[in-house]
Amino acid sequence: MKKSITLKELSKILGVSISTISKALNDSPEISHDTKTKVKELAALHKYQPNVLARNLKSGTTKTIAVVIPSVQNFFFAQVLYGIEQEIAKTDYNLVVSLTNESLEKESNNLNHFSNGIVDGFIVTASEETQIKKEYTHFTSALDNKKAIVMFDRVVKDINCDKVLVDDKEAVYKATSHLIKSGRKKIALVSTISNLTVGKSRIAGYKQALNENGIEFLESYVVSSSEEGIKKETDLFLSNNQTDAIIALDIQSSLSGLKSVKEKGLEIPKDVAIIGYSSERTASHLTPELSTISQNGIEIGRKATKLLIDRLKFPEKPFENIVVASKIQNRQSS
Amino acid sequence: MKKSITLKELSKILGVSISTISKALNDSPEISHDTKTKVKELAALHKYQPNVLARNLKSGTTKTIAVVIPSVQNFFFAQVLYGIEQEIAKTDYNLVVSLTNESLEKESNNLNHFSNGIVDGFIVTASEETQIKKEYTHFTSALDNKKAIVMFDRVVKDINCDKVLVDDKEAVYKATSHLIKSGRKKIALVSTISNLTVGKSRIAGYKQALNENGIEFLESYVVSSSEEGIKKETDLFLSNNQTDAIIALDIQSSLSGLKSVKEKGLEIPKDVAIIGYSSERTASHLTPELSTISQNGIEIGRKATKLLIDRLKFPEKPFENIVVASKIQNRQSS
DNA sequence: TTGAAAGCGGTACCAG
DNA sequence: CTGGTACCGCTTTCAA
Repeated sequence: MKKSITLKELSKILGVSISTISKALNDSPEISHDTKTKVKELAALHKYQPNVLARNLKSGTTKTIAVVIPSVQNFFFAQVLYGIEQEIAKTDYNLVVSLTNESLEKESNNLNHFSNGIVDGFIVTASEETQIKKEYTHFTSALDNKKAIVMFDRVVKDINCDKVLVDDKEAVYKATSHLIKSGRKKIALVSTISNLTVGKSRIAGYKQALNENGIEFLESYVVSSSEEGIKKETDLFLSNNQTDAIIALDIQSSLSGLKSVKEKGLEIPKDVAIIGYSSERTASHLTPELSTISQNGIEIGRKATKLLIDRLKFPEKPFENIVVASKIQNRQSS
Repeated sequence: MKKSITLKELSKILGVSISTISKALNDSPEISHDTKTKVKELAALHKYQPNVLARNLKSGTTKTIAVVIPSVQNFFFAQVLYGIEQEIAKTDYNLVVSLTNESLEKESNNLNHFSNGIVDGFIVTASEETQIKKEYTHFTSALDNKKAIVMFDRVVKDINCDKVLVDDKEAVYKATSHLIKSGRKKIALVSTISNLTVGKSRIAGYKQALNENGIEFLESYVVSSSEEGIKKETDLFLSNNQTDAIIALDIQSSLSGLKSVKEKGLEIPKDVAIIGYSSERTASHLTPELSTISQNGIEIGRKATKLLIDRLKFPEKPFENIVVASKIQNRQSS
């Protein structure tokens, strides 16, 4: 057996024209029942499969959408992806996933490549480098190319497209307020994502909560570092400062924060309470179980997909901004 | 601005033929330096991007490969994917990822869809359902379609293709032997993946180690359940049996095993030692830190990619089976 | 050095 | 009901 059979070859075998074959396979009413069955039988026999490229080239539409995200090691993105799949499964769209590893270049290459015929639209969250360098031309040129884009989480404000946002500021505001209400006064914030807009929003929520409760905001209580450096920084912070609670803005900070506090011989949550970000599974297997700010990744993925499919149907409808609320999941650490 | 400009439109603007434009952009020696620069300038001005579909349709090759895996929530697959990306980045191939959620139907659909023009080859690990139902026609028909396939981890023995395997039996054999050497005698095995070939291989390694050390294999010391049920089963097992060590064959079993033992009031590793499977990061943040059997996912991804790229270059070369060794990572739990 | 034309594998219009 | 033909966008051979 060789490379998948074509209409032309089928037509030669049956001695009818290519168009007849095509129509028969597509159940066109123009074709007699007789030839239809003959054609279909032959096609089945030879396991005919239409060439997707040819069809898409002709139709100008691909019925596939691309998800472009920095990584799947990040449980939040993995969750979102899961939501996207669920929603896509209900449609006749195909899905491809592409990872950027937080690299602007890869993100840009991916969008450009996929824009030129491969997909109809994108679900995207910007890479870290993209946000830092504020380089967004790959987004605009995909848009210029008449591709639909839905951004989620790490969205770019200036880009005109549908967006699904996380209530980052609000969520951390709630978490911080919660800690204050339960009597905590010296609340530290630990983060490896201060570069990202979402990181900044979260810090803003922290500040607002302190502010509204008459607690002074201290720059020194914000511990900010890279994923590699955060453990050391946190250790250092704990050596030099008194603290009775920690808000950790990402999974690395959460894990290393928990560890630092334990190593210091402090009791959680008696001496120090912790609220962080992590997957359900990880959170509930830590000792003590970690209280978390839980973003509804699946819901975000679903909403984003619906938005995109809808946009593809109605290209001219007004852009939407949807905010999906997070919620505080209290476990043992707070 | 509208849909990306085409050669035809450029040719109209410059008043030269389409072929001239095409050749100029591809730096054909047939074209004069003069027109080349003129054409290139115009193309740059209009941000010309060749249509990938048209090009691929014409050339019959797509320079893209698909990774088809059950999930990315599974850290091992995520690792492999990372290795694949690293290796692909060195080439001029594009990558798309597609997830099956352990569903045979999705796996089959993906392979069929991608086979018809979208990609040149696949890197695949079979879904759980595929292994259970032993339904492999989607693999063979992709192969018939002249697509290259490299399988890893959950490979199908009967399919003729390159394979990258994990030394599952060997690894668990080593882990079990290690426990026996350190004085453990009543070693339980916990697993949620007994359905999978890899699960069976791992159990075989466990048996062999017991056997070689004159320890009787007891069916009742194999705790096997679904992801949801495993915690309860383990609790039950611990209530009814004496054990001084646990081998857990997957991350769920590892986490719930650790938890069950702790909840029982037993000390780890004094009373019960545990060796399991988990990501480095999770393992080192658990209390106590989990000793693991560490599969070199990145290496596996890289090897698989090299194999595939090579196969695409030399379609007729003999198939290879590569085995990548795991290693025991001793932490606090053993 | 440039251009016309065929063809990749389909779809769809129009004629018969 | 069936077939011829143009076309989607690009590459490549052959002629000019």
